[in-house]
Amino acid sequence: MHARVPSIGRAAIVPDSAHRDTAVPMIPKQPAPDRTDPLDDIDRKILTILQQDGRLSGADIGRQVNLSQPAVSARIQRLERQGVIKGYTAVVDPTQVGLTIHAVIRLRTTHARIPEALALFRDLPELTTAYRLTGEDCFLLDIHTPDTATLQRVVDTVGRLGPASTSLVLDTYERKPLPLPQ
Amino acid sequence: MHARVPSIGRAAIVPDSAHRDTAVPMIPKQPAPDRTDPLDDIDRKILTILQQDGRLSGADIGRQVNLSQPAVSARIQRLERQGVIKGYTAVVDPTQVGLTIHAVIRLRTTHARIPEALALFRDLPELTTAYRLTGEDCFLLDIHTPDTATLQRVVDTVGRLGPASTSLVLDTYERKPLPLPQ
DNA sequence: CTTGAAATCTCCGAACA
DNA sequence: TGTTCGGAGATTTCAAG
Repeated sequence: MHARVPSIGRAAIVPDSAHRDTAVPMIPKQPAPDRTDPLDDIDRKILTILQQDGRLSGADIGRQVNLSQPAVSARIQRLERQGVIKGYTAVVDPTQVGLTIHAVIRLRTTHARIPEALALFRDLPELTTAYRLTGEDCFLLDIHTPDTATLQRVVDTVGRLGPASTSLVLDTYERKPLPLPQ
Repeated sequence: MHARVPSIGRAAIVPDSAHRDTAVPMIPKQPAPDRTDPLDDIDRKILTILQQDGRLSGADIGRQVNLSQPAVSARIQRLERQGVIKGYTAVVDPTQVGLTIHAVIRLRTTHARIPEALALFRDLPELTTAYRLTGEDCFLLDIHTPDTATLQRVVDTVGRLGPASTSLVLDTYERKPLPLPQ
């Protein structure tokens, strides 16, 4: 009936800041109330393994971390509940689905136009990731299009927000697992 | 014994160009031998669904695309075999694992030092993605560190390759599924 | 956390439209 | 290509220890 593992949905185009509380007390809280338990070595191993293959079973992971399957499953559920694992995704090769053009756009806009920019991003399917950066009110946009004509349309659209400079991505080098500290 | 779904491994820090043939005939091939069958609407739906939840079962997906489980499984296997689906991964929240600093570095180096740069990238765990860009021999680097001290070390290391400018990522807006064309 | 059993769930293959 | 129907196997869940 339902998936083997409960889905962890994530809305598209939602700023991380929306997940944080807006009202913050001015008095410092002494022990810094980390709302998530600290991860131990086994948690980090599990996360590394799941980043490399998001469909491994608890038993398979258990063999790699010397833990029983129920123990692993319990940890994974806890990591999902805490939001450490935000979800699972299939990694699709853009070039294989007709998205031959990969580009990044650096956008320089004013503070006042940021809400307008976010609204515009929402209606740009070709935009897969937008970074809000320090320095000169800048956005960095990740764009995938099937052809240069579509890219041109995107560039023109984004350019209305301010000065934008576009670069094509010639090659991509990726490292799967994050460098989990401690 | 083994995973329900065969893992599709992907080595860390491997350029996409390494997957392409190096020897290319100079004579044009007339029909443009796309080595992968064109995707139909159902394939695209399946890919979109699997990008949103990489652990859904064939039966679950079948309900969404009005197809039987064996038909869906066969399509997914074909997509994996063709390399359209490169793998599956758990999405981990960097801030939740102690990676509080997210930065991008624009690196300007010379053509001759590109191999050196790639070798250096290989030994930088904090570097999760490197884009080779058009214009001024540029790389765009995605960096995650637990603190500013580590970021400084990364910036200094990368800076040896050429002029580098670093920006902090203040917020991230992401759209999960790629905009599959056609 | 571990073990062990039960209950699902998942994929696979055969027969067929 | 597709569907339906079983069966074999794997996975999670839940019980105790």
